[in-house]
Amino acid sequence: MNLSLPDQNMHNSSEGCLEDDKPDVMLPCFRRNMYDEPLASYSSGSIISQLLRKTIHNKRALDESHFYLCGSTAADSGQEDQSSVSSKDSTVEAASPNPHVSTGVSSEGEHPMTDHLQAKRARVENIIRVMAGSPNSRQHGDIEKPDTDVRDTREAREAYRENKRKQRLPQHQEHSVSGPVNEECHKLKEQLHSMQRLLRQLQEKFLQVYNQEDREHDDRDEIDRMKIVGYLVHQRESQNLQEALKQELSRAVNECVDRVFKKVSSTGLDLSPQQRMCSTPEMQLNTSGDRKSQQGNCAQEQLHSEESAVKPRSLEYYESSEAQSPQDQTEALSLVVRKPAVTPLSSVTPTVKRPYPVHQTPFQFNYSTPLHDSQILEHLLKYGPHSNFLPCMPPSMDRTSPDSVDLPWDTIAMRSKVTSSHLGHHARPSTLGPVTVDNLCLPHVKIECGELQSMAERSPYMSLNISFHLKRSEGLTPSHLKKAKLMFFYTRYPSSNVLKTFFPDVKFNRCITSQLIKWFSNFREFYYIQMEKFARQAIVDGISDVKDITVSRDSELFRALNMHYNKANDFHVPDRFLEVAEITLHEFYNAISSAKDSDPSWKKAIYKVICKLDSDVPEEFKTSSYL
DNA sequence: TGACAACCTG
DNA sequence: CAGGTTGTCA
Repeated sequence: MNLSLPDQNMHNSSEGCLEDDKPDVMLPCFRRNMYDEPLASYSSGSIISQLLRKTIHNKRALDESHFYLCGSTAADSGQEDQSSVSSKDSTVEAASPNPHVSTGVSSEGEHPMTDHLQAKRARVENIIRVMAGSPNSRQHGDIEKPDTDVRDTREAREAYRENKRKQRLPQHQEHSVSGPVNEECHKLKEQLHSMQRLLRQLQEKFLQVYNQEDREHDDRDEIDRMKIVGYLVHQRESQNLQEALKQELSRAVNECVDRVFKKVSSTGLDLSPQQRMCSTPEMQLNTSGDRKSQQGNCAQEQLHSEESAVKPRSLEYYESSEAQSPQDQTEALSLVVRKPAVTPLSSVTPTVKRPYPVHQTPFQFNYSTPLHDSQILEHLLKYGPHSNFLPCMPPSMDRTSPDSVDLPWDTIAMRSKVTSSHLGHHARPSTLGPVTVDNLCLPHVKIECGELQSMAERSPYMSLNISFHLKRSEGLTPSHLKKAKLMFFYTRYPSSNVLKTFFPDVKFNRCITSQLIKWFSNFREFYYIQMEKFARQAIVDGISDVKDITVSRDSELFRALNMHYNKANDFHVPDRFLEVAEITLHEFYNAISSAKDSDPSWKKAIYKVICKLDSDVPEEFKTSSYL
């Protein structure tokens, strides 16, 4: 037996070997030989044989790595990787264990192993030929020819032999049938199972071997380290094998599925890809939402109305949770979703040009259908729980009637009289992006609900940048901003107490409070700027009587305000706001008409009037799930 | 002097 | 919309 390795990387010192405890250095065979090379590189016909070969090879390498860890190093396996038969043979035969390490093992097994290996090799070659049934099989057999891992223990060898027996039997049977893809898929599955069994048994055997050696050898420290290294090797190898098998199985299954679908498609069930993906009820629900979203702002306006139909259960759920555990679940679902801007600009542009659509596309929802949790979840994921807008809708709304959803928008009755320069910029396609995103309203918030996240991950249609935060918000989100804007329709000067009351899901601190106050300050700023602008415009237009100035939902002033505070146009602005706006406009008109605007602080008197016109914010705004 | 609101700016 | 500044007021 040639104790010299072809490669000179062999460590003569076991200590030196063990210092090379980095896997990449120590076990290049696993890195290069086993499964690191892509399976796709194999021809489909030889995949199974390749897998098997590698499994066998792997096993042998494991044995070698166990016993030759110090002596048979990178070069050894590296040469094997070159599929050089001669060098392989010489390598394996030359690869002698470091006597220090393999004491009592190699000497015991050398001669008996010869016969055993002959038999085993014959069996393996036979397996491969039969399984692969390809011209490559002989080559594979040649590659495996130097199967000379004779340094195994008896136990390991027996285990290996038995495992191969178990593995072989069904394979012969399987390959006697050359069936269609599903059969091949089935075979692959069985092979996978058998290989996994083999792996488990190997693992057990190795542990037994290591334990046995642990008792036999005096150099306890050395052996312990060997055991650890070997175990790590085995772990890595197992993972590689598992990954390879999973990949292969997955690929085979995918092929089967593809073929089945092709057949299905060819037989008349010609589903579009999206339909295939959305074949479940909740997915259909989602699809309708997607379709609406593709219709642009128009559809966006419906979404919130839709939500109200779904909301009752989800809202109730979250509210009850909050009541039961106010500390842990104040959290009551401040949920926001940002949908990717998948809609082509061209498909949305028409609706952008008409920011206040009169007619809405009927809902696709069937409101009377009981919703499963997954549906609710999906709905929440998709649209967010904005359905508290429902209380703001006219009470006559019949949510079960698809047509009735038009009602709130008809009440707004904002015909598109886009002639004003004030609205002109909204009609520009360039504003589409922000408008669309803002309608979606939705921030990225870290997912903090693992279960929901995992659910979302399982559904490709739910993994659209889904964001949750079910805990009390540490900061203000765009949803909070939207809510604040809607609150502005009721209160222009909210007190901090009001803010705290109506933002229960916000963890208030000085910063948060200031930010909220700042928001309303900004709202007021815009509000008063608009008032002054329209008041001056009225004067320029020659309006002499303040009574001729009114603010209705058709007014351009209202449109401008609505676009600012209710951009999605999904909220029914209370009539009181129109009254307040009209009063404010009158104040400005009167002040400007009487030249009070020459006074630097002429607006203060107006502010003093307007601040008294606040009305109560509806109770519905209090719930944190309003967002 | 701190709080608040308006104002200015980017 | 946010940051900074200014003015007012208790």
